[in-house]
This record gives sequence, structure tokens and C-alpha cells, in this order.
Amino acid sequence: MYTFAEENYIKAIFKIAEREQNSVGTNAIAKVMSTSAASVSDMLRKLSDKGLIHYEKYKGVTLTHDGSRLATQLIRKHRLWEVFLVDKLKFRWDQVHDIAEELEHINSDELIRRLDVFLGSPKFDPHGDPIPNAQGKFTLRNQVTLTDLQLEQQGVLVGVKEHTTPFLEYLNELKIGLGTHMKIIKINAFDESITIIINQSQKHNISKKTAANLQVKVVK
Amino acid sequence: MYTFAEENYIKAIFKIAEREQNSVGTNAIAKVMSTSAASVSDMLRKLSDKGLIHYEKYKGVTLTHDGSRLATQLIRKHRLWEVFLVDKLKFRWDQVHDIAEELEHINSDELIRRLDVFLGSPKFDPHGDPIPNAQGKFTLRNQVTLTDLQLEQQGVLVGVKEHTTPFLEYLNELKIGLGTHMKIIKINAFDESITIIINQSQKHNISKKTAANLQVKVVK
DNA sequence: GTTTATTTTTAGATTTGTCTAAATTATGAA
DNA sequence: TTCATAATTTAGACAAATCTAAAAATAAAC
Ligand SMILES: [Mn+2]
Ligand SMILES: [Mn+2]
Ligand SMILES: [Mn+2]
Ligand SMILES: [Mn+2]
Repeated sequence: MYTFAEENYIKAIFKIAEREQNSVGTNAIAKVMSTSAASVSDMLRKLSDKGLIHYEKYKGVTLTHDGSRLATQLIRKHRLWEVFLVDKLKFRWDQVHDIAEELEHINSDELIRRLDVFLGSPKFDPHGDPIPNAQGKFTLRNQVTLTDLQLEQQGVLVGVKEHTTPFLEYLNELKIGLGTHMKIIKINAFDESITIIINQSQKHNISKKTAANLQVKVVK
Repeated sequence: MYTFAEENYIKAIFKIAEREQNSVGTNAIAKVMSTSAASVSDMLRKLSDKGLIHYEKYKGVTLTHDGSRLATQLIRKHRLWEVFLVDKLKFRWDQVHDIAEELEHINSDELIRRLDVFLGSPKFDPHGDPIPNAQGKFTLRNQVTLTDLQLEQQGVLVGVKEHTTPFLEYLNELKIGLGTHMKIIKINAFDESITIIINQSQKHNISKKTAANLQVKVVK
């Protein structure tokens, strides 16, 4: 139906639109796709012709209903495959993104329906990201980033914003994973780094940048 | 590393070379790939440049060592995925070929290594075809086609030559699958059709063409 | 051993996705 | 408001994979 390239652009547009609120610009897409603005312009015309985006020259783009559905289905497939790789094939959470990036393009509704059943219809992937259901609806969850917590407050890690291998390997070294309990015991005014206690035992000092990529559920 | 198109050509050449003994011609490849002889000529030059085939104009091709290894690895991936789809996701054997045709191109040695372990290192796929090991070696097996059996001889189905959905669905209707016991009780001289008894109960008359696509292990 | 017929290759085009360089439009600072 | 800068699109080109039509090489028939 759609080429890999088209699908990857649609996913990129969806993800940019998720954080920025307004319409998505050519340069922003070029950056995410690691390509030139000229190539993006070419592709936007094509995606518009196929009815996946609303596009007016120089005005940026938004996804159409069809584009939005395609994006959520790709995200659903990507995250279900990640669950498969970690739960069934015993990959670590830092190894699965690139493989899922290929698997997400396999074209079979029946395959995804059965994979979902096989995995027990998981609601979150190995990085804590919600898996949209077959209708594209995401499960919402109360969460804040670790930087939002006050001194002495506690939280349980439920997600990570950054998915790159170096970041996840760093968390592995620190023995931080989904479900890890964290308590803020010091906030350094100088560089905004924070000191935390992991699972009531290990003490670590982490940068603001790291903390900003950790999503936690507050516990009392 | 290689494009999907290149991989599919290499697989096609391997499969043709498997039955015909001599070097593989342009038209034979074009037929298998459902494309024009001109397109095949273009691609052969490319595959030769990449060191995957031995190619001399007008003389047909053979796979190089690298080409042969690529082919067996693709077949290994294809058949392991078919086992996954049938054993784990409960697809029927007639539903899995096309999906595996896509999955075989996913690029990760670690993925296949782990998939193999997860599936218990199966030696045969859902159609009874041998799965080459990581070194490309196939498990051999004593087998003949059903047309080779004499009157009153018995066999157990261990493989099918044809993998198309219509053929496999026809076998489903007849309740014939891998492991099915068959005894020849009549050979019709006129059209060479044969009458068999399935699992000591059901009686069926099947055409010579059907019989020629059933591979059995002889039992005494 | 010529002459057909078949097989295979080349020529010239097309589509997809990409590029660099240049032109155009929009924006924001003075 | 005008001018400089940034964002975006267009122009022209290229590699990959395909096509049809035509030419060339090989094989088969007589
Ligand atoms: Mn992708
Ligand atoms: Mn993920
Ligand atoms: Mn294939
Ligand atoms: Mn098979």
C-alpha cells in the first residue's frame, strides 16, 4: 500500500506533532528523517496527493484522518514487536528499537492481531510507551518527569523519553529500569543535577538532562 | 547490505539451481520473478558486480560462495519465521508463506539466532522443508513422492512441494497434513490417479499431479 | 550448413527517493 | 517599513528497479 519511506515520514510527522502543537515544518521533518529539506518538500507533495497530509506550500503540514490512522498503526506495530523481542526473545530494552523499526513495516493485519493476542494484549512497550489499540487509542497514565519531583518525593519509573542505545545502556549500568523506585534526596542548585536513592539502596547523582528523560509515577 | 530485490533474485537463482543442475538462464529467472528478461539482464550485471553470481553474457549464471551463503540464510530466515507463525501465532500452514516472504528480509543476525532458540531449533518448517543451520547445511531425509509408491505400500506425509494457498487449502479439506498416514489401495491406469486411505479411515481419490507434490517417508 | 526460432542483451523511458544549488517566500530586527 | 536572515520550494541530476521495443547471439530445424 505505502512505501517504507512514506510510512517513515508519516510516523515522523506524527511524532513531531505530538510534542509541538502547531503544524509541522519542513525543516523539523528533515532533521528527524536525517535528510535534506528539499527531499522533504518532494515527499510532502506526494503524501498530500495520497491524502495522508493537509499541505499548503510554506505553511507546514498536519496529518489527515487517514494519515493519523496510518501513524498510530505503525506505532502499534513497532511497540508490539518491541514487546515480542524483549518478552519472548529476551533482548534487552536497549537492543530492540532498530529491529522494530524494520518489523513495523511488515504488512499484515492478521499478523498484528495474532501477535497482540500472543503477547497478552500489552498496554505498554519495553520503554514504557503506551501501545495504541487497534482503533488507535492510547492508554493514558499519570506521570511526570523526574525533574518535577521535590526534595524527598518518591516515584516509580514508568517510562523513558529517549530511546537511544547509549542512554538505555547508561540506565542499565545504574540498574535503573521500568519499575525502579526512586527518591530525591538532594537537588544541586549549581548544575541542577539531583541525587537519588534507587530501590531503597543505591545512591546516584544524575544530570538534569538524564532526569528530564525519566518519566515516573509519584508515590506517597 | 543488499536490497530486497537483490535478495529475491538470489533466492530465485538458488531455487532454480536446486532442481535444474546446469547454470541458470535469464528466462527461467524472469519466469520465477514474474518480470521481463530485460529486467533480469539488468539485475544480473548488478549481482555480478557485487560478487554474488558468476556471470558471463549469454551463458547463464551460478551463485558464488557469497551468493550461496546469502541464499541459504534467506531460506533459513524464511522457514524459521514460518515455524513461528504456525507454532506460536497459530496460523494455518496455508497462510504463512507470503508473510514470511516479507519477514525474511529483516536484517539482524542476533534476531535469527534468538528466534531459532525460542522455537527450539526446528529442523523442518510447516511444509516439511528442511531449515538450513547457521552454516547453511540442510538436514537430509529419506523421502519419495507419493507417485513412487506401489499398490498397498504405505507412507507418512513429511513434506509438500507446492506451497500455494489453493493447494494447501485443498489438502486441508482432505484432512491431509504433515504426519498423515497414507496407504495406496488403487492405481488407476487410465489417468494415473490413485486411491488412498488416510489415517486408516478416510478414502480419497487424488490426481497424479496432487500425488507428485506429496513427499512421504515409506513405512512397512 | 544455412536459415529460422528462441534466448538474451541493449537502448531508451519511467517511477521513486534522494541529492546540491539556486530561487522564492516568510519572518524578524533595525 | 525595509532589509537581512531563515525557511521552504524548485530545478536539475542521479541511482535503483522496472518497462517496451529493438538488436544481437545462440540454439534448433531443415
Ligand atoms: Mn520505519
Ligand atoms: Mn519503544
Ligand atoms: Mn522475498
Ligand atoms: Mn515453507
